[in-house]
Amino acid sequence: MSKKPARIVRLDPEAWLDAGLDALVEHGLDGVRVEVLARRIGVTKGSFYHHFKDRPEFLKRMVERWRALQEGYLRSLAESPSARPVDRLDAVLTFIHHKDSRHDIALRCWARHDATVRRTVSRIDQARLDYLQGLFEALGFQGDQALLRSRLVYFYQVGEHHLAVRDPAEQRDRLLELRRALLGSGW
Amino acid sequence: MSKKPARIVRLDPEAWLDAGLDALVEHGLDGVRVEVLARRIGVTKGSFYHHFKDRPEFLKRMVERWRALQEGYLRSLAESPSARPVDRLDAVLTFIHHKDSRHDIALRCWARHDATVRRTVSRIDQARLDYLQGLFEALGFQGDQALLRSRLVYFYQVGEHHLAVRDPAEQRDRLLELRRALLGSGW
DNA sequence: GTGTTACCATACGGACCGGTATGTAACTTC
DNA sequence: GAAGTTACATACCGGTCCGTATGGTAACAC
Repeated sequence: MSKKPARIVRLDPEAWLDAGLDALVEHGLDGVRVEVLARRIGVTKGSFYHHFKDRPEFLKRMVERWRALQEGYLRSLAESPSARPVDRLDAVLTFIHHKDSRHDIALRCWARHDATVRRTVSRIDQARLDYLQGLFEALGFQGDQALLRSRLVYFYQVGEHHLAVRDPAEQRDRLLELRRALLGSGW
Repeated sequence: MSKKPARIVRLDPEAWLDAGLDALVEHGLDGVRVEVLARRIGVTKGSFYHHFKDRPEFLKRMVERWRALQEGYLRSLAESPSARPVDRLDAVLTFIHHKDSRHDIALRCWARHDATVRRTVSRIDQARLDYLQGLFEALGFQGDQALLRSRLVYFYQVGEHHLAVRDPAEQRDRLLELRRALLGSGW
């Protein structure tokens, strides 16, 4: 009698963090609740409080996990072998064109009401913008011209995702080409 | 004894709705709680449930209030007396350059987790984009060219606010001029 | 097999919140 | 000035959630 379920899977903290990030994407910070996540994973709170001190620490580590991922992406782009600036810009455009930004958006919305999250997201945003601006400067644009173009590229992507634009694939590719032509040309 | 506070102000539903929108901006949907708003205003829940059926109805009316405001802005722009397309575009750029977008952003984040809010925000976004695209078409740009330029204008504004960009005033004005030149010119 | 550790379940207290029921003060209307 | 209405207060219930305390079990060490 009294059959204990005899847990099969043993969780590590990363499983909790990933579940937390997914819940953040789907339901916002309001969905990142200890007991809710536990039900979602199929365990109880006991597991959570074994792996984490409390909810604030868990949230901190969620942000940290996202930050580490994004810095990795950026590094891998910066270390891309192509030397010609025009090819590097092309690689960036293609990358962010296909990047999964669900976490970015969720974090940005969260950042609006949490100062530490805001600092982290701002640093990532700034790093991306700086990299883009550097590319445009390498292409010959100076000062405000490079700054403006980097923002037009980045903000277009941000807007596309925040507004959940759903273009047909061909149109999306066409618009990317037009952007490339408009922003890459002198005038 | 037993001095009742003798309420001085009598509230109307709009006072509640405005408090709700402010709380939404400051703390997100999580801050739009009946008892929290009541404390904020200085009354109790009794007042809330006198003016509104329940929380869902209140949230609906918040969205409706925002939508009515935005449609009003858009109409007043569309009815602007200036006939020359270039002046109309100029008026739009100046308007959104100075527009207070705190509610826009808060609604857009909320929309990510609520289908009806999402529909409303999408309709407003689309109406604005359509208007911008019409202006660029009146300036001579056709099809994708007009579409792209309308998005570059709108998404720049969206990005600027979602990323909480804080440029010095002169730089912000310079960048606006550069955008005008880049997007308004043929190429 | 006995001790140890890692992982999780269960039970409980306290807090907060949505919604309802009911009371009450102030103002209108006649 | 009595009756009705408007606007809000108060008290309470049920539910959810965080955090803690404690106990249980499987896996590995030795």
